[in-house]
Amino acid sequence: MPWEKNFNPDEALEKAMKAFWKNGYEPTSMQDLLDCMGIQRGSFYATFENKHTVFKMALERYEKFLLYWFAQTESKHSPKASIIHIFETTLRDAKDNPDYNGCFMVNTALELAPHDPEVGELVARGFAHVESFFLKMIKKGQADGSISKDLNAKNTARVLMGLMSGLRVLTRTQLDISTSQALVNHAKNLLG
Amino acid sequence: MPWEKNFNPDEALEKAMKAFWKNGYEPTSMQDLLDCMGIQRGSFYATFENKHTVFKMALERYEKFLLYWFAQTESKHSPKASIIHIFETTLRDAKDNPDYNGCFMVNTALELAPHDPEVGELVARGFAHVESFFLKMIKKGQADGSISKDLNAKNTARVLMGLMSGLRVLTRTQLDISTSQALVNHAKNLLG
DNA sequence: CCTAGTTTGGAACGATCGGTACAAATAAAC
DNA sequence: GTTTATTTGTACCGATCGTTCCAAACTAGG
Repeated sequence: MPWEKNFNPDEALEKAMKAFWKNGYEPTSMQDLLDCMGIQRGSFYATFENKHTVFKMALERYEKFLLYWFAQTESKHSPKASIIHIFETTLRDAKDNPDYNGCFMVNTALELAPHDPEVGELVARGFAHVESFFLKMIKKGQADGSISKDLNAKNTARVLMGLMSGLRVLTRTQLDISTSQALVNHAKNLLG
Repeated sequence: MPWEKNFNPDEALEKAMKAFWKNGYEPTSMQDLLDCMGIQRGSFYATFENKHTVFKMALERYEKFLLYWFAQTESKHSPKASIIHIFETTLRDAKDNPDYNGCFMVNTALELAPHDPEVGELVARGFAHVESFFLKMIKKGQADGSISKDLNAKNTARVLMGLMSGLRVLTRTQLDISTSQALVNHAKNLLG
């Protein structure tokens, strides 16, 4: 019996994800992908089917990271602090990282989702995860008394989702960071 | 002396803008452009230099429409109502129009601006216009007493900008409209 | 009517696109 | 050491990319 791959498909996918994240689907050519993944065409098509499939895999990988990040945050902070942490970490990443690329999910939502039903479904699922994380945190906070019960939990979660989407737009374009800062402060104040 | 163009460059540019708006820069091929503009290659390059230039022209055209829309709104509504009108009209457009394409400026901010300095500048200018419109409305409202002076005008304008960016993301992806609705309601409540 | 000046419609360009085909290289199984 | 199954590296595919070029079409001025 033969021989195993001498590259790690998971690491290669990680690199593909970063390329798509930075430049988007169309502008990332197969050659760009092969170069950054460090593999050859033959290996690529044997392992990942084609460009479109590897993009979906990259997006699902990103989704998994998001969920993991949420779970980690929830385990380390109070409900209210968890929400604040998500916003502040996003802002800090944008500030510290000179080539910050926003949110892969949001970028894809605008570039590809409107014209690609498969990707559109993945993006919708991703957004739903974010909203339901916020909702879960708010409800938990209202249950333990750290968040006011006067807040409409569902609406507030939706507003937070919108604020986060806006934040990702503003941070990706690297405009005046103080606008992003104002948005994060606002999100914090929302929770009382 | 010769002959004049037998197509209207302005109308052609309008059609190019719609194509770029809907599909973005890269996915819109020269052939797509020529087809939708209804002109031939020769005429295109004689009139618009090249694809990149016509994109910038389209973006500037969009910017002009935005400013015109703001000016019209301001002339017809009170300061506070003007802000609300901008948000509500955006939401209604998204609801009514089955192939709503979000905001050309926001789409471009994510797709092209990070890797294209010229476009990046146009986008930054566009965003600045939006923010300063909100700021102007808030200050006007505070001057005539219709908006509370307790609000920090600059921060509120920034938050509105972020909310509008988020709204454009959510509406373009055509997710659950109620999330967008919650965002618009929130913007309205912001103004007291 | 003729000429000058401009636009128009396409042919054609080299480069690059995503994807396929296939022989050479490789390593485990016998 | 031979066989066998799989991967790997490249050559190559037709299609399409954005752009250039140029002759034919055409209108206005002389």
